Amino acid sequence: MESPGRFTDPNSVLIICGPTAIGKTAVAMAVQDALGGADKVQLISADSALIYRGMDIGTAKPTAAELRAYPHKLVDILDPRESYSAADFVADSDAAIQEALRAQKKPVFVGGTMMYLKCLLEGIADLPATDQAMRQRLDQELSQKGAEALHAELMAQDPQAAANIHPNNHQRLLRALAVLRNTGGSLTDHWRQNAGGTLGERLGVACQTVIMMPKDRALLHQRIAARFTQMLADGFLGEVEGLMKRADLHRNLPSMRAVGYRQAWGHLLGEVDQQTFLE
RNA sequence: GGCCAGAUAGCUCAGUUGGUAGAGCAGAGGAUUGAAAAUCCUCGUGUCGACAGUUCGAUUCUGUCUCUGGCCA
Repeated sequence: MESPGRFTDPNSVLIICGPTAIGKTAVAMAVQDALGGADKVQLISADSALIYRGMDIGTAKPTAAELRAYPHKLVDILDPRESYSAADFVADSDAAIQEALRAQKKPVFVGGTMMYLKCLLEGIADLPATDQAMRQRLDQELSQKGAEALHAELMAQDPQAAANIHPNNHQRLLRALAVLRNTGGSLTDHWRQNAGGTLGERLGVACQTVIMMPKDRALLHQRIAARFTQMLADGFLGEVEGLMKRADLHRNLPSMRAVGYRQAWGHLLGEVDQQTFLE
């Protein structure tokens, strides 16, 4: 990396992103040190799994000691039973950036959830949040009428969105229909009328992005495998067992669908044998 | 040494009552506006273990062999 000098503009945000296990956390900690420590830098996590409390081992969350020395915003902010979204991330990030700038700290994002970062930079439309009751009703309709019927309904009212959503993509199909029914307006119209605005437009700050890329993909895969072995040694399965025992958690929650957790859940139920799980 | 079961895609397997084969996973490419490490779409020629026999035709039936697993000595 070049000298940190070029990253010292006080009114701009730094983003460090890249694939799993490439060493983002280490770089973030080095950046905090290089820029003057925790008084000058505010680290902000951009990771959809690190937000959950009690999901530490499988998410490769920085250790408690690391988090004390290098405090991160947006880590351990939700219980696994709760849902989070790209829009929540943008709102929380905007608040964190403003708070950091007021305290004369440089906001530094670290994380691999690219959609979060994309929405942070480019903005996300102002739309109603997911309505769980509506979502359940649509789920029922889906199993009764089938995806083709619902897709036809969407096609009739929001042809542009329908053209972009394959009938098999239930997740996005139901979201588009939910917005339609809750607001009476189409997703497409909302995007046009309530575009969120870019980071610069919202907060008036500039942004620099560091994308970490592996020199050698095979090496990265080795690192991922080594990291997974370490997770098992650290008690990953025990962590998942503890989560499974909680009556208010189930395997279809967004938190439990995170990589590793979903597979571990299946394995612990005996659906997936040892070998398959390890792969 | 004897008996039994296997040998098919990178992996786990299905299948062909004989007409040269297809699923899941992995991999590659693509889409993506409140679940994003998510969700979805597209992509499969592989001496069907080897050699012989039967047959118009064998991956499929028969025989021998090789290897793997199990049981019996």
